[in-house]
Amino acid sequence: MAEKPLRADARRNRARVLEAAEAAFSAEGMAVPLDEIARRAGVGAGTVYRHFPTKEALFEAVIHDRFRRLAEDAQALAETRRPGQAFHAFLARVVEQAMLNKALCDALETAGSPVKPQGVEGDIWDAFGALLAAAQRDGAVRADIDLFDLRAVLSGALTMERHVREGGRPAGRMTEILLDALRPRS
Amino acid sequence: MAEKPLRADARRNRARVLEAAEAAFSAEGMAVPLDEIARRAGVGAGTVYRHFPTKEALFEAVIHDRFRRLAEDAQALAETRRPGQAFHAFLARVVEQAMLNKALCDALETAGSPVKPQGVEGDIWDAFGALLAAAQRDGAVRADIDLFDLRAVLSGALTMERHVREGGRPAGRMTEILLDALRPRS
DNA sequence: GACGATACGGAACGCGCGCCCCGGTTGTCT
DNA sequence: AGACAACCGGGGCGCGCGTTCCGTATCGTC
Repeated sequence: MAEKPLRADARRNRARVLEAAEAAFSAEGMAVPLDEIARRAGVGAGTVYRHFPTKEALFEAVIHDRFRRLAEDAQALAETRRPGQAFHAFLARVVEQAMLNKALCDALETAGSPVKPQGVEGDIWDAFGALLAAAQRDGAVRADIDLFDLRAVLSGALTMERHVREGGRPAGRMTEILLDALRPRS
Repeated sequence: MAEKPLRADARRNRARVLEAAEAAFSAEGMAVPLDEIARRAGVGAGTVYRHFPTKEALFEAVIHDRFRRLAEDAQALAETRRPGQAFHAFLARVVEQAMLNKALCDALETAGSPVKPQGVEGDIWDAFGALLAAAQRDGAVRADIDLFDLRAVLSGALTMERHVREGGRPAGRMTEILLDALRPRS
């Protein structure tokens, strides 16, 4: 359990790898070759694998932070806005962030097929679920959807926004339309 | 321009390849290896390439038919139902078909990034566009979306349905929700 | 039946990528 | 400074897949 102290160069390289990985994953998502990350970090591929057992592990290490920050955002919104607005704003924010960060996009879309509800991966969904429940209790969101549906909706929103942006259309419209759809039917 | 008549075995093999490709693409989409198609057709990989210059060309040959049939369906719906219903039914039908056919799914989702508006690929979108325009004229669909948006919406619907079905949820709910969102705002 | 054209099959190639290995280097501790 | 462990780099392996090549089999024709 005790973290053995790393040698100075090892610690420096680890940081460089994380930094390069963040930039690379952010720009190209999981699709970026690991060698490319190593190159950008000024490091050999072997070095990357000494610090992270797998490409996926590196990816998770990078995404961990984003997820945590998003969960904090959700918390903040829940405390400062009315339930419907908080839910609305958070979904829009997640989509917006994902458009700027392919890593986030990939992480959100593959999230939870084989459900891994632990750690930060779980936190963001817990937070999102809390916002959803509150909005539903407030009558701002239709009652017949649950967190599972919400994941599908989020993936759908990402898909739609991606398509729309490739055509140079104004951003956020599709997300607004989808959010419209989540209101209780009149 | 004149089609040179194929040898008998060549014609037979071509048919077998198309048949196997239809089954394989339908089940696994573009992800199926070409060798697998050749194997299922009882044919060597070289034979496939003699009839189709590229895996993608084979894929298009297979999808051609589905697209044509869907375009016909659109036409039929346009003639037998009121505009709003026709539009609604067609979108639902396309999603439903795509859930049964990964090839259709792949074809619809990659459709039109580098727009290739010719042939059957174009026909289906023309037909869909006509349904959309009619529904909008009738006040059944909000006026501020166009064919380009519609493609995004369709991709989104496919994404959502896929997610939802992986969780064993009832089919079509997400599509209904999305269609709800396309109604004129009250 | 024989012969040229045509088509066949599947081994082989090129490529990209995740991951591992090992000879050399660098940091740390005495 | 010397010695030992820790760490580094990048070449190489294995794999999957799209595509090509060529020796061989089959078809159509006279």
